[in-house]
Amino acid sequence: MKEAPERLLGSSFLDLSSSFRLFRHEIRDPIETHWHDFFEMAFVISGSGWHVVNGERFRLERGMTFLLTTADFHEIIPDEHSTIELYDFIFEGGFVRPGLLEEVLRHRGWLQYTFAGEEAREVEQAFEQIRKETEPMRWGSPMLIQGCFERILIVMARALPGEGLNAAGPPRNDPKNKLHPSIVKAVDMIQYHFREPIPLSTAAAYAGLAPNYFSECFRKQVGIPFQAYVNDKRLQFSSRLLLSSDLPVTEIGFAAGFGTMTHFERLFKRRYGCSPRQFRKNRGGAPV
DNA sequence: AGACTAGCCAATTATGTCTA
DNA sequence: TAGACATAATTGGCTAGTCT
Repeated sequence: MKEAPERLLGSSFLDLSSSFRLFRHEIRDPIETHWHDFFEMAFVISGSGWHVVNGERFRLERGMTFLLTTADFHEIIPDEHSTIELYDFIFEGGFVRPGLLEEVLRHRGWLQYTFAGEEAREVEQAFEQIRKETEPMRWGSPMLIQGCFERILIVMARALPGEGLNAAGPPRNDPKNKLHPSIVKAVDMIQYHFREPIPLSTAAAYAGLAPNYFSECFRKQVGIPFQAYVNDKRLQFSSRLLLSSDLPVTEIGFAAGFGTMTHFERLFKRRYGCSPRQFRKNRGGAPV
């Protein structure tokens, strides 16, 4: 049986003592498509290039700030002769106060915004303050850093056009508004952890319901059974990765959270009507 | 070598009923 | 609303073999 591919795990980048870490990177060569088991926010200080997130290509320049979840994959390509300098803040979901990430990310899986002028300077200063607090860490540093980071998060969420983040709460059209709060908690958890094994019992405990009752509520409110929902997330992730990378099918299957290739291919064929390789060959279209 | 298929079987999950 | 239980359906792991 094949081994699961190596991924960027939080355990290898985060200290045992803290749930966050700040890097200041200088990127001269392309960083190939990759994904993480932690959240990541980056702020571009200088340089230019391209940022490819989940297959979508964006111009990367000073002020560009992005927040990625464990469900996203990305690639950074500096322009020729350009060095991209950026602050890279990685953290575990529990680092910020409960509900904040879910609220900020509610409208789409990840966020991106380019700050300009004075705003960009303010965000850069906030990252600079975080850097000062980490070198060295002192008493109270984690709390100050958390505050600093949450401020950046909120400023960024407010700056996004038409996202509807305001004191009145989430927008009316959000399908999750119709769901029971317990089910919303489980849906949020699945959103960021579908690449890991999630037994029904774990999701039910997360939602605070008995497993059989949770199963019933989930299916009634979401419209499809729990396992079908998790598999759907995994298939979406794998199909995007198939079309936007050259990674082997095997690696993509494991990366999406499937335990075996057999199972991945079986579900994939059922959903898309062709094998993963055919899907890639046909660029997502119907097989010929 | 990597991708894919098929069959078998155990584990997990969905579902329904009863009860508190 | 939720626990206990029984049963049916589905999922997922394993193996072996073929195809590209």
